[in-house]
Amino acid sequence: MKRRNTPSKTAVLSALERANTALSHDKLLDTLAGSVDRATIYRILNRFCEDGIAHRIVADDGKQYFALCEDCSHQEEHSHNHFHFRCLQCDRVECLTTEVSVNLPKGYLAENFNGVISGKCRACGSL
Amino acid sequence: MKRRNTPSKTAVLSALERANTALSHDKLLDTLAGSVDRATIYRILNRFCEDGIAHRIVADDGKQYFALCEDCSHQEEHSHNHFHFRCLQCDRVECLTTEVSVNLPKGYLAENFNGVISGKCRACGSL
DNA sequence: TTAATTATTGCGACTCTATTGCAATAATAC
DNA sequence: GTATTATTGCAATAGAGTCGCAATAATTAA
Repeated sequence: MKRRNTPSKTAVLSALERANTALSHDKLLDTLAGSVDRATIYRILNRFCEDGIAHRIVADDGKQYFALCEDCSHQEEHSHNHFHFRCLQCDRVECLTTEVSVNLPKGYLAENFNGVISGKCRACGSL
Repeated sequence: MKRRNTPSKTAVLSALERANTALSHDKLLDTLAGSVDRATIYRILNRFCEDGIAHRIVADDGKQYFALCEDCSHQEEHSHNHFHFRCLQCDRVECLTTEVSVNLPKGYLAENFNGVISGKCRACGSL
C-alpha cells in the first residue's frame, strides 16, 4: 500500500507544522475551513500515525489529539514516553519534554504510553 | 445537595468493591444486569467522583473507567498521580502503585493527572 | 503523452460513549 | 404520616470516530 501525495495530505501536514502543538480533529477541520472532508482528516491522521509521522494523544476529555514530534524522526525505538499538557481553559494540548518511565509489574508488556496532565497553562493562568 | 442512599448507589458501589479493578460503564451495566438504568449509572459514577469516593480514568481507548481507591480515603491532598494499565486483550484496567511526578513548565498549574499504559497484562501474556 | 492501476476522497449512514430534560419515584427530615 | 427534594427511568440528543461505496486523481508503465 504505497502512499500518495495529495493536496489534503499536504494541507493537514502543514496545518500541524504551523500549529506547533497537538491538534484535535475539529481544530483541524476549522483550520482547513471545509477544504477537506471530515472523514478524510480522520483517515489522513490515522495514516500519519501508522507511518510514524505523527503521534496520537488521547486526552482526559476523551478526544484524540495529534502532534508532529521531532522525536518521531528517529525511527528506532519509536516511543513517546512523554507527557502532554491540556489547558482546561484554552483547550490547547502540548507536548512536555520530560521523559517518564514507569515500572510495570512482572509479566506486563507495555505497548503504548499515554500521559496527560490537565490544568491551566501559563497564558491562561496569568489572566 | 445532600446525598441519599439508594439501592442503585449501593449496587454500583459494591460492584466496584468486588471488581477490585477499574470498571467501565458498560462493564458495570453488564454486572448489574439491567437492574440499574444506563443513565443512572453514569450519574452515580459522576457523583462518586465529585465526592471523592472513586476516581475516573480516561483510557487510551477514549473510554472512562472508574475505580475505588484506598488512597482516596485521605481527603487532604487528594491526587491520583499513579498510572493505570489497560490490557489490550482482556481490556481490564487496573491501578499501578507507583506514584509519578512530572515537572511542569513555569506558570503551569496541574489539576488532573491521567496516565495510562496499555499493552499485555500478565495473564494474557502467558497464554 | 496516454492509458491502466489503485490509493485516496467525499458523502452518507452508522456505532458508540456520554449527557440531559422531564415527569415519576422514593429517601430523608420534620 | 407528610413535605421536601434528591434520585431514577426513559427517551431524546450531542459528539467523536468509523465504514462502505462510488467517484476522483496520483502514480506507474507503455
